[in-house]
Amino acid sequence: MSTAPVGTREISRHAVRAELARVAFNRFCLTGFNQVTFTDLSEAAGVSRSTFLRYFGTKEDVVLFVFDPVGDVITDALDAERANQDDWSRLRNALESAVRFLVRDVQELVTILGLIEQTPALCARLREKQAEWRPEIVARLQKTTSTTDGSSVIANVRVAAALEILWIVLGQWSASDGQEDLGKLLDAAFAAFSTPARQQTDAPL
Amino acid sequence: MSTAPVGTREISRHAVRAELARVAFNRFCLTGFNQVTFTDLSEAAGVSRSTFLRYFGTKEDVVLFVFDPVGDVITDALDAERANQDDWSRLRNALESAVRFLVRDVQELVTILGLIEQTPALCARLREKQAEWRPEIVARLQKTTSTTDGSSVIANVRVAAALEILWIVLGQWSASDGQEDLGKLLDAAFAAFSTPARQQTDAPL
DNA sequence: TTCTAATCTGATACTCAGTGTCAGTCGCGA
DNA sequence: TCGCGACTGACACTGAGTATCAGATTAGAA
Repeated sequence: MSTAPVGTREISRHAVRAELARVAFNRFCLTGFNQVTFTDLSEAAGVSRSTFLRYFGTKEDVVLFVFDPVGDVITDALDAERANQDDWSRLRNALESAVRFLVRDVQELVTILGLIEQTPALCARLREKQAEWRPEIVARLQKTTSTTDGSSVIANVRVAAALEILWIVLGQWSASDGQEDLGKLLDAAFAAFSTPARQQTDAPL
Repeated sequence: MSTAPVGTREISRHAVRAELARVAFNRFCLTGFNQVTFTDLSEAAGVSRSTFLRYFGTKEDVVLFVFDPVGDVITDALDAERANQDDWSRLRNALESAVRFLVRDVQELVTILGLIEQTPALCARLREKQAEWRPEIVARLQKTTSTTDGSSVIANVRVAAALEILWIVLGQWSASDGQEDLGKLLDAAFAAFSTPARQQTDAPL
């Protein structure tokens, strides 16, 4: 799919990256993202500053690289869907794949989301990634109907809305310390588009 | 409302800011955002680098400060709406106020949007601003119903979706060089939530 | 096993964004 | 005219991110 490290070099690189990120993550949680410098990180990890910077282009990526595959996860899931479903259902299920991919260690994800939430720079970078995913997702959503005309406003809006839901739901979920059911949260969020829009009836969960 | 410069000091500051931004904007369009440094800008504007930096905290703000009032414009418009309309209509009309506020000089806005689009750093910062507006907008949207319970997922999703529409529509509009009708574009975009979601029927404009 | 080429590493130097300080200047009201 | 507050430019500093280079390491073929 996305990260298939073939060759010993790739494996090694992958492992080192993970270890560096692990060490760095502790520092970030301890001291705060902005307070920690690359020099701190490299010393803590026992490598030179140059080397650390070679593994992560930016400080934000040290935290956010775990989200990189999400775009592919969503597009793949969208393909796997039975195409005769409506757009919202397909997107909802694709999002469920995404959260399933992300929730491997509940506590870790909750911590990461907390760190992101209280660090504007991380929020910004995450939204950049999200924006990068969008075009491909839009293409897959439209693939069934062969109308690939340039101005697919509707599909773009739906995908953008769905991606917003992803973060809103994850935020809500991490606020509950990972207690709430992500499937139900997704349903509740997507209800924003099916519920009559007069009085917001905020699904009685 | 938001920017009401009272006192000579404020007026002066406001004017200087506008002039510096004007000079800088030309440079950005000419050479590209990332290629221009604060030193370039200050020399072009005939002030010291220190002074330039005092007017704009970051390079992004030199371009994006014009969007600052948009949050207030939207919340105010939301209040002015007849509250017995449904959420989507209120949001659509609030967004129309926002675009009306932004479109003073068509050519200038088109240029600015072009610059933003091809500069990831500007996109990111703009999305940050957008995220800052959201809580207040959600509060205003919910004000009618007194249910201000903490987890207003539905309202959050709707506002987030509406804000996404704002940029999608502006992008579409600037791609047409400001030719297309913004009101119709807004309608077409909001149709994503009312049109049956099976086959995307991308409003035949 | 040995050789070679590609890669990884640490060191160093560099540009630029952004922060902070300080002394001098200017505008404005008393 | 004086004095206060704000504005300015100069300077120094930290930290992110880029680029380069010589030496160590390792994969993989001979």
